[in-house]
Amino acid sequence: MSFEQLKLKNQLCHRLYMASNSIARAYREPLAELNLTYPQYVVMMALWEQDQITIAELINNTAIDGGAMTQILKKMTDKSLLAVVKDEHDKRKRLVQLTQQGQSLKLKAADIPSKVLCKFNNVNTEQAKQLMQLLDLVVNDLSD
Amino acid sequence: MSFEQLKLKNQLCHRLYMASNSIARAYREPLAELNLTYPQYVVMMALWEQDQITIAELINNTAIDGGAMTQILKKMTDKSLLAVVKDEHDKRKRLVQLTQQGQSLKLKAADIPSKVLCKFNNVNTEQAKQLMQLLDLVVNDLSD
DNA sequence: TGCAAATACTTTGCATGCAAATTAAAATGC
DNA sequence: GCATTTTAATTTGCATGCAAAGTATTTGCA
Repeated sequence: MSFEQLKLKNQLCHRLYMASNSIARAYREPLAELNLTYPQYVVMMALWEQDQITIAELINNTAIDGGAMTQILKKMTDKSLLAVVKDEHDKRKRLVQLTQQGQSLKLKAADIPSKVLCKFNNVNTEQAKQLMQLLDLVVNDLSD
Repeated sequence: MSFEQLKLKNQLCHRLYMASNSIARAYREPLAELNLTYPQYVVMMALWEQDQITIAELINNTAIDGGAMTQILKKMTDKSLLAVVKDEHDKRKRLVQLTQQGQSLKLKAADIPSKVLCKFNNVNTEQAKQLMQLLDLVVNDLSD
């Protein structure tokens, strides 16, 4: 048997693994200037879009693991980027809200996407769009 | 300003993050039956294709981090899946070789890919192929 | 009303991914 | 030849991703 199905070059999962790590690595430098890790940046983007949301909503919007989220929010709180406060209506819930500092960081982050895009020379806009659509298909198909 | 470029729905990186995690999650169950983690499975696939290679070559073929690789190989050695031996011609190098047990695991792993493919209902072969090509484009573009 | 089940988080333990420092051995260069 | 540089791995410290267990609260329902 040739076991073609077990060869690395035929594994969609391995392509995703490499591509995801590669692009996260590309963000590392620009994000380091803002003293943010990649997942922390994702949390910031989610909050810049919609502030004052519960931790559950934040987890739902970012797809970051719940256990990791607790730690991430703790570190971001220490950096005074946000605050986590109790929800008076439902004491199980906690609301996440940006500090003034967290809000203003948005201006400094505004050019991060273009900085990363500059690292791409052989992927055009059309291909990027197509790639995102296919990835959505994969994510939706695997989310039960 | 609308800051469209900072919205999560426009981030290729976040799509990759979610897709990569989703698909790795899909492998978790089938791999658990073989007592393998996902990166360990990648190492096994690399060795099933080409045995008796150096750690550097293994790192190159799998794109797994060097620091992590040391730990992964240690755990796989403990499980008697492989052995790491000194290269007599160049004492800096170490060769990785499958044990009999590691080789025979290939048969049990042969149906893993199809098991995972079964979880996809809305991604056809053509789309998967196209996705892999676009991902290769991204990976190659970011690998300096 | 009261108690089991569901929610919302947090905590813990394990397995990486990654950068930086370290160690050992081989290749280079003057 | 010998010191410098390069290469191959390991080690260390930090930040997740994830499953499973634990803790409050709130809901649902008999």
